[in-house]
Formats: sequence, structure tokens, C-alpha cells
Amino acid sequence: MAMNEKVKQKFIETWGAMGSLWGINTSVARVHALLMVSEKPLGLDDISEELKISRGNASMCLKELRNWGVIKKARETGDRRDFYLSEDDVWTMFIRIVRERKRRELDPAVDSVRKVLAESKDDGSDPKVKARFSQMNEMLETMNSLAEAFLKSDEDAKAALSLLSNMVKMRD
Amino acid sequence: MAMNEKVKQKFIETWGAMGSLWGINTSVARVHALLMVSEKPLGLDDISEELKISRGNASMCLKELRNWGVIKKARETGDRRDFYLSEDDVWTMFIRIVRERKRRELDPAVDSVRKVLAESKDDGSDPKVKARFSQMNEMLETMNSLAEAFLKSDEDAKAALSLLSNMVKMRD
DNA sequence: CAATACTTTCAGAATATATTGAATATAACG
DNA sequence: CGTTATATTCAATATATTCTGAAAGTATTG
Repeated sequence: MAMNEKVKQKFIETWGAMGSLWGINTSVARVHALLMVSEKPLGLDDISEELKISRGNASMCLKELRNWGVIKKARETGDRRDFYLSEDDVWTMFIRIVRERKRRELDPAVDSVRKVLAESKDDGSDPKVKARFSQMNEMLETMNSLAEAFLKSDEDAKAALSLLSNMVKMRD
Repeated sequence: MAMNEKVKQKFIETWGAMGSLWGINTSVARVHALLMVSEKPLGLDDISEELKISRGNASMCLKELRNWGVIKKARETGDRRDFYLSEDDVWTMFIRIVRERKRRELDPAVDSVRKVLAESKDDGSDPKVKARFSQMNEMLETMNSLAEAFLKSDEDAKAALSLLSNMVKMRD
């Protein structure tokens, strides 16, 4: 019991710290971790109590996790409360997180550089600056195509990852 | 002239915003952008003036960029000041940024999960929690191997990226 | 459709991160 | 080796992010 709690706690804090390194709010990551190791679906109060965060904060974290697509709502008959479950497959989870990060981090950058490049096309501005923009654009477009191909579906992504992983293992 | 300045400014602010999305300090990214489009090496004062940031801050930003390995120091004879130049190849730059992010974001996570997993090996704690830890560990180790294989050298990484990129282009 | 049981929102407070600039360190020069 | 020119550090301050909790919103029940 005590041991269970200790390792569970460690899992939650480890995942929280990882989230923080990855630009994900620590509370969001802790809520996610709690749901990942929970035997049964948890409600807002369970989460708020267990992690010692306000109900308001817990609600925001759940909203965020729903946006990431890594948790599921599960209502029980005769109960008005919402309960939440974590997506079960770690790889699916990983891919969804990468997909959401692409949407937040790469897409706006691609858009922004595309736009400035188009605007400055024939305006006689410094060739070095234009060349830089053009290189940036090419790089971002390449990364974008790669990411889109890889992330097309959860299944494709899992297959690609497994293939790459085996290629790497093989070489050793 | 005015046009040059405008597009240059836009490049700097675009790169700054991208950096911010990617968890890189905005000032660091702006200094990097300025060096990328500069015709000649720039000193601390040039940077501080042009970007309207303090000399102290500029110094910290340059230190950070040196850590990322994306700028070079270039001293001129008869001048005590340090001047800086940006790495010229966008792909090399990209790969170095990814390498540094791996070091900061993935490596500590891998370490941390490895450690807790080893500690809880035979302690009779909740199997579901242990299973989660084990899955996390497997995923992180896989990503780590992939990243290490990919990032081994700038050249290998560029080759792999080019290969992948062509594979994706081919399919369309 | 009013009462109830919950969830969400959001202004203000708490916390964390980034920036400044004066003090300190370092290195080149004569 | 002292002087000078420059770079770096870091305590104080400014800014941005996260969290709280009470108020507003939404669904379900009888």
C-alpha cells in the first residue's frame, strides 16, 4: 500500500517534470499521469484531491488533455459527474502529442514564413535576407511534409516508427 | 534601404516568435536571426543597439547560442572586441538545435524513468503502475536510440533527412 | 420548470521566467 | 604589472505564466 503510493507518486512527478521539459504545463502532465496509472475512471474531485490542485485548475487541465486527444470521457449511469480515462496505448498517445505539437509549433511558423516570403518576392530588398527567408521556408516546408506523411494516421505513424526502430536495432 | 530594414525586421521577429513557440527564449532567437541576416560579424554593442536589449542580456543570449553551437566567434586583429557570425547552413543549424533539444528534453526523461524503474523492480508495487513505467521506458528508449542514430554526425543526419524527404516527395 | 449537481470560466493572487544595469571578472596593451 | 577596453555575472526588477476560488454556466432530475 505505502509502496504502491510511493511509486505511483513518483510516476506522477516524473511525468510532470517531463511535461515541463517539453513545454507542457506541469499540472496538465500530472493529471495525465494520474489517469494513466488509475485502475478506474476518475472524476474532477478525485483529481483535485489527489493532486492537491484547485477544482478550477483540474477542469482546465482536463480540457487541455481533451484537446490533445489523450483522454476519454466516461459517464456512469445514475451519476451526473464526468469521469475520465487515459488512452491506453503509449504509442498512440505519443503520436497524438506529436501531432498536437506540430499543430501548435510548426504550422504557425510555416504560415508566417510563407507569408513574408510571398510579400517580399519582388520588392528589391537585401538578397542575403531574402536568401535566408527562402532557406528557412524550404526547411520548414520539408519538415512539414515529413511530419504530415508520418502523422497521417495513428496506424501509419505506428508502422513507420516500428520500422525505423527495427532498422536502428538491426545495425547494432 | 527602408525596404531592406522592413524585411530584415520581419525576419527577426518571425524567427523570434518561432523560437518562442519552440521553447527557446525570444531574445535568444532574435539575436540568432540578426546574426543570420547580417552581412558582417557583429559585436555585443551592435546587437544590443539593434535589438534594443541590454548588453547584459545580449551577452547571455550569445552564451546560449554558443551552447547550441549555431554561432561562431570571429576576432579581428587590432580589435579587442568579440564578433559573432551565424552558422551558414540551415540544415546543420537545424540538426544542432535538435541535438541540443534532445540533450535537454529527452535525456533527463530517459534517465529519470530508467532509475525509478530499476528501483521499483522487485518491490511488489501496483502492477498497473509498474506496467506504465515499463511502457514509458520502452518508448523513451526507442526514441532515444532513434535520435542517437539520426544525430550521430551532422553529415549522417543531413543524409537521412534528405533521404526521408525524397521518399515523401516521391510518393506524391 | 425550479431545484440540484455538477462543470467551466475568469479576475486577481501567487509563482516562475526574462531583463536590466551596476559590480566584477577577464584579457589585451604598452 | 598597471591601465584600459571589453565581457560576464547576478541581485533587483519587470514581465509572463499558472493557479485559485468564487461566480456564472449547463445539464439532469423529480
